Amino acid sequence: MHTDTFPSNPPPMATVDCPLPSPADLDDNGFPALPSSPAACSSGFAEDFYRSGTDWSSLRAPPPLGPPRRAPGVKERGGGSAVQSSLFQAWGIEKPRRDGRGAGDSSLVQRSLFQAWGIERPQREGLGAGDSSPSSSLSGSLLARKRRRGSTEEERVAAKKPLACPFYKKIPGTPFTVDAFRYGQVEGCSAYFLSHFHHDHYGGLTKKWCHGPIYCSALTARLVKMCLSVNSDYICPLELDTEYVIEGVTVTLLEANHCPGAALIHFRLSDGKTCLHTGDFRASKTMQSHPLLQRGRVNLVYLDTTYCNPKYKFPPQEDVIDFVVRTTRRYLKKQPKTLIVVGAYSIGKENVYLAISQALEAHIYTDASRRRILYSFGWPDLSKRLCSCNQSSSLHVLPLGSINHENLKKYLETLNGRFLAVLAFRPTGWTFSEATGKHLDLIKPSSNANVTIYGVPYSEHSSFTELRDFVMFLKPQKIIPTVNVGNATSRDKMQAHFREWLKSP
DNA sequence: GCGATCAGCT
DNA sequence: CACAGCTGATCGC
Repeated sequence: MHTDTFPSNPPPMATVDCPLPSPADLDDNGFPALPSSPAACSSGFAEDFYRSGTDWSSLRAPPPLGPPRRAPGVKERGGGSAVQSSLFQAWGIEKPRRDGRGAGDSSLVQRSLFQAWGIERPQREGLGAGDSSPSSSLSGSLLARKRRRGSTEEERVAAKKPLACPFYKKIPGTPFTVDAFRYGQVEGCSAYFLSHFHHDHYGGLTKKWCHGPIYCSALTARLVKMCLSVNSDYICPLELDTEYVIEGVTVTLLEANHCPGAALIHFRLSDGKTCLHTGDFRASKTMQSHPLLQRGRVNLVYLDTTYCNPKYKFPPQEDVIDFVVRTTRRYLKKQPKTLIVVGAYSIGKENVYLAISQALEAHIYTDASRRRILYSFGWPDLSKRLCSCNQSSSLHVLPLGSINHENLKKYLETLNGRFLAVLAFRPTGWTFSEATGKHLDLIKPSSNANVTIYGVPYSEHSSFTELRDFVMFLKPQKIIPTVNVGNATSRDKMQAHFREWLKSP
C-alpha cells in the first residue's frame, strides 16, 4: 500500500503541533532534567536518573479503584472501556495483511533480573552497564546517592523493597505503565500494559499478580494465562487496530513485527496529545501506511533502540529465510539423511522453521511445552505442521542454548541412526558483520565432523537504517529511547542520531 | 519440596 | 558486542 493515499483521509488525531505533555520535565535529550547534575559526568548521575523513575513523569491520579479488585473488562459498559470499530474499516482502508508468525518457549516462568544496584538489566531494560556492577564502583557515587536519596541499594535489598519503575515505562498524563511488572504496585498506575510475551518485558508477572489490570494483545493474553497462570480477571485482551477508551485515554494496539502477539501501543489523551510506545519492534514500510503513524501525528515516541547504532546492519528477514532454505536444500542434496535444526528460545523466529517446513514439505518436531505454545497461537499453517515424533521429522526446533557441537552430536546419537548429519541454524539478531550485512553468502558455518552450525542474522528488531527511516517518516517531536540508555556514551550517540533525523527539511 | 531470587553464562 | 533468555545455587517458607 502506498503511503500517499492517506493524506486525503480524515486525520485520526487531533492537531499535530500541540505541545508535549510536560516538556519542562525533559531535558534536551529527552531525559528528566536533574537540576544539579552535569549530565554524563558523574557516575552517580546515571544511577540516580534511572533508578528514580518516579521523580519524573508522575502518573496521573487514577480514579478510585472499586472494592472488588477486578480488572475492568474491555467490553464492560460504563466501565470506562469501550470497543470502537477497526480503524481500517472505519476509513475504508484495506488492512495490511501480516504474514504468519509464531514461536515457542520451553520454560517460560523463570525470571532473572539484573538487580545489582537495584537496576535492571543494563542493555535491554536500559540501565547503565558501567554502573551495574556492585564491585565496580562502590565509592563516591554510592555516597552521593545516599546523600540525595536517603537510602542505599543495600538498604533497599535488605528491606525487600522492589525496584523503582523507570521513567520510560510510564506514560505521562495517564495512569499507565508499559512492561512494568517487576516493581510491585507502581504508584499512580491503574492499568499495566504488556507489549509482548518476552521475559524481559513480562518479568515480575506471576500467578500472584494483583496490582491491576493487564492490557495486551489477545495472543499475548493467552500466553500470560497459559504460561504464567495469571488470574484471568486481571487480563484484558485488546484486538489490534481497534480503538479502546481506557480511563479516558484512547488506546490502540498495532502490529509490531517483532514476535507473535507483539504490539506497538498508541495512546491518545483527551487533550489530543499522542504517544507511541514501540515495545520491541522491527520497523517496516508497511507501518508507514498505518493511519495512526502518519507524519507528525505522534508527539512522543518511546523507541526500541536495541540496534540504534550504524554498525548494526542486517538483511530483510525474507532474504535470510531464503538463504536458510537454499542452504538446507544444498545440504540435503549432498546428504539426504541430514537432520535440520533451528534454534529458538522463546516465541519469535517461527517463520524461519515454517519456511523450511514448507520448502521441504517436512513436519516440525519440537518438545511438548513448545508445541503447546505454538498451538495456542491458533495459526493453522503452523499447527498443521507440528508433530510429536522426533524420528519421523527431519526438522527439529530446539532451545537456542542447546545449539552447539557437543549437544548436537549427542542429540544425533539419540535418534538411533535415523540421521547421519546435522545442519543447525542459530537465528540470533546480533549475528552480523559488515560483510554478512550485505552478502549472506559470505556467512561461514562452524563445522565439526558431521555437525554444521550456521549463525544467521535474522533479526526481530529494527536495523539502524530501518529505525532511521521510521523516525524520519514519523517526525515525532520527542524520542525517548528504551534500550541501551544506561551508558552515557551510547545515550549521547543515540540522541545525536535523533537530532539529525528530526532536523527540519 | 516449592517457589522466588541471584550469579554466571551464552 | 548483546538477543532473550537458561542453568544451577541459595534462601525463605
